[in-house]
Amino acid sequence: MSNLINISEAASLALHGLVLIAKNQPLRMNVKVLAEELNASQTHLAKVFQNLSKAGLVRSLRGPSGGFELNKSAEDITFLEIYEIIDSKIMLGECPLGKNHCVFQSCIFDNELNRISTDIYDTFKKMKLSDF
Amino acid sequence: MSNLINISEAASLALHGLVLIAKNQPLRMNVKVLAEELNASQTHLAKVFQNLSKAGLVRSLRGPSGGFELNKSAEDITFLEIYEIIDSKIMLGECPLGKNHCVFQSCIFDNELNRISTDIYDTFKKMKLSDF
DNA sequence: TCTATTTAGGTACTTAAATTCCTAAATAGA
DNA sequence: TCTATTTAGGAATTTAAGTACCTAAATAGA
Repeated sequence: MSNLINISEAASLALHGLVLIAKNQPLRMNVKVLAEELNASQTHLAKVFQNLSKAGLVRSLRGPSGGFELNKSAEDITFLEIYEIIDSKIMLGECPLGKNHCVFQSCIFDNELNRISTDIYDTFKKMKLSDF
Repeated sequence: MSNLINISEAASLALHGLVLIAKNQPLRMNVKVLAEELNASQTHLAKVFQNLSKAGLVRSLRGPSGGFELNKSAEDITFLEIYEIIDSKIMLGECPLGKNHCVFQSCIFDNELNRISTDIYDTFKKMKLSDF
């Protein structure tokens, strides 16, 4: 793997799927169609959207002609929000390696990792569904 | 997990261990002592240093009073080199999610991820063992 | 009302990466 | 030469993510 930035397949699916849904508004889209368009695993995508739905980002409707639609305006959905729902909440300012105790008094990374983490956070926050 | 930047425990152990060794020059240090000072898993650290040794970054000596020592000057060892030995070679310019094909013509991340990846790469490259 | 469709949710399986375990090989020192 | 120490290397285990499977619940449309 050569991913310097930690974004799971699931979070990527969420973003890409939501972009399609945003573009397709005001019509709903179901998992089958989304998976086909994204050339992705249908079951995985279904699980991801189940979580987005539980978190209130999308509304779901079952049955024929059912599917998912945005539950808020595309301008109000940032990738940060998506990321935190699917992957995990971002904690800035802590050790970027997740260590509580460190043998070195001053971080040997000299806050460079925190600088970059903040950059990533800000970038994720700026990325809105409506930009795509 | 809340690590935005993908640095494995192994790569972190490698960096922290090498810093200790650099500071302790010209004396060797063995895995047992290193693990104690870093408060880390001895077996894992051993495996990591086995790989650093195979890659030529450190020299090893077995037996009593054995251990590891740097195989090149601390100024010439960057965290980038350590990272690429332990985690993986960094490929810039490719899809930061590792996708070969994308349904969107232009990356929906609008090269922001590539910008950050390049920043990380440059930062890793600037970090030398002698800085610590 | 019945049926086909679609999401919900729990469980199980698969895979790759990370980590640990175990035995062999080397070597310093007694 | 013998023993204790230390790294080497392969195998095994653990863990987490991704994926699949199955049944239930909802609902639109016939």
